Parts: sequence; C-alpha cells; structure tokens
Amino acid sequence: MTVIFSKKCEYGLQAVLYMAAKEPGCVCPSDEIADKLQIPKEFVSKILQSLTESGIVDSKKGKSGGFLLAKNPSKIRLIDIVTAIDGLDLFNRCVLGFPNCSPDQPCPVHDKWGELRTKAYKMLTDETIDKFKEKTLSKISKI
Amino acid sequence: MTVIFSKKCEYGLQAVLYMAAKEPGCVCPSDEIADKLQIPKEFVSKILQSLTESGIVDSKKGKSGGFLLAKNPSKIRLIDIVTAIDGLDLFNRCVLGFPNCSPDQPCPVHDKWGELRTKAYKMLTDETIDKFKEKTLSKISKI
DNA sequence: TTTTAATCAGACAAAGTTATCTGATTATTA
DNA sequence: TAATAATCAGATAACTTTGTCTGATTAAAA
Repeated sequence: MTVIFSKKCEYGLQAVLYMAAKEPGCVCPSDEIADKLQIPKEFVSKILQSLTESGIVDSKKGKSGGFLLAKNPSKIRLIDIVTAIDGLDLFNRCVLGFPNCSPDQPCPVHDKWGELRTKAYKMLTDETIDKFKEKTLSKISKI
Repeated sequence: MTVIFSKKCEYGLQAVLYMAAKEPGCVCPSDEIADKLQIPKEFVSKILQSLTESGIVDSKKGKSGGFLLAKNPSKIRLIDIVTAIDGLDLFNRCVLGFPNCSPDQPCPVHDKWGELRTKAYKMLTDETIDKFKEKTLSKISKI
C-alpha cells in the first residue's frame, strides 16, 4: 500500500475542516463529527484529544460538551495538523529509503523529488483552513 | 507515520536501481544486493521474486544464480516498479481520505493537490532507470 | 555423481496502525 | 441534588506491514 498521510491524519484534517465550516465557536460532539464524516467515533475522539494537546482544538466536558477549534481558522494551517499528528518525516526522509540522503549524499532522485516535496510543503504551509469553508460544506453535503 | 512508498517499494526501487548500475546482464545474488543496500536479505529476495512475475527482473536458480533485469534499463520506468509493488492508489485516492473524491465531488484540496500529484506521476513516468546509473553508483559508494 | 550455493515457497513472528470497548470523570440541566 | 450526556483514559482486539525461518528445488562446479 501507498499512503501520504496516516488515517489518523486524514481523519484529523477532515474533522478540523468540518469544525471550521461550522459557525465560529460552535461545539461539536464527537458523535456528530463521526456521523457526518462516516468515521469511527472513538477513533476521531482520540485524534481530537491529541489535537487538544497540540493547542489546535479545545474540548468541553460534560453534557452539551464536545470539540471546537482553539483558534481562529485563519490562524490554523494545514501543516499544523499534519505536524501534530504525523510529524514532518514525509518532508525529511528519503523517498527511496536510502540512509543519510542529503545534498552531500543525494539519492538518485534527490533533486527531482525535492522540488515536488518543497511545493507540497509550501502548499500545506500557505493554506489556512478558513479558505476551505465553502468547499468543505459542498463536499460534506455529498457524503 | 507518514509514507509515500511502502518499504517493499522503496527496497524494490533501490534493488532495481542497483542492478541497473552494474554491467548489463550481470547476475546479482540476493545476498550481494542485501549486503550492499543494507536491507534484509530474505525480504529483498521476496520483493525481487514478485518483480519477476511482473516481468521487470529475471531470476537464475542454482549455484551462481541470482537476479538480473529482464529488459534494457532504458525500457524500465520508475512507475513500472511502483505499479508492480504498491499499485497506483497513491495517484487515485483522495489525499484527505474523503470518499468518492472526484472532479464532481472534489475534496477541499482536490485541485491544489491534484496538480502536485500529476507532476509526481509525470516524473515517475518520464524517468527510466538507465538515467540514474552514475547517481546510483555515487550513492551506493557512500552507504 | 556429489557437493555447493543459489532461488523459490510457504509458514511464522514481530511491530505498527487502526479500531473498539469499558469505565471513570466532568459539567449541564431538569 | 439526581439524571444525563459528553470527554477522557487505558486496555485490548483486529488487521496490515515488515521481517525471519525452514525446507524444497535447481543448476553449476568439483
């Protein structure tokens, strides 16, 4: 199998985009998120717990509790979520798995791949989640 | 964790590049490949077995046997190896894991990501392994 | 012809990821 | 204050990937 982000990270990104598409400050129970995104409830709950520690989301306990974004969506970048869940190995590791791949000891595809990787990193760094509100709503409605 | 290619695929790419860097028609025992690339012997052996079925490498049994490329390196593209081992899911699946991601039902990052993905696919499709002989030799010598 | 050194095949083991379950804790609301 | 509905925490199960082991088969070389 081939993957870019782990399932955890995919679900984390989906959940955060979902919350960003709702009214600001709106508290979402994990039940609701899991239901709307069709992903396992306990799993998404765990993922959001870890994002709470990273300061990206907040949680409210007790009745009518749930999860909500900890900051303004315009302050949350896609890369923040990826970093919190998967880390940045994707952008540091050699794509062919060679040890000590670096400009000094480049693997055969080092330069070509590095270019793509830099662009991907830039995209994730440039984009904040407030930009995706409309697109998320449109996508969610079709699930 | 975050991955692009599976370990199998990484090792497969490494091994094929290694064979392409040797004299044409040269038979490499799995021992030698495993040793030079510092990867598990039985594992690389299994991977090369599967690439034999895909017609990318050939194998010779018995004493002084081993693996060799089944075609001219100029006829083997990086994408052929990736396809044989990992498949093309990477280029078809939604990067956020949304179901039914398509131009009709795009995920929030569909367009931006699609662009990068297309470039990556093109790179793997354009590059044949004969182009990497020098770079592979230089990298191997430093492991 | 016997020994040797390799692939081949399949079972198995270890590790990591994904998913589920259970119970404790917390805070709202009736 | 009691009932309710949510997060939180930790154990465990299922699955996939990665890696190892053993023995059979094959073919070259002594």
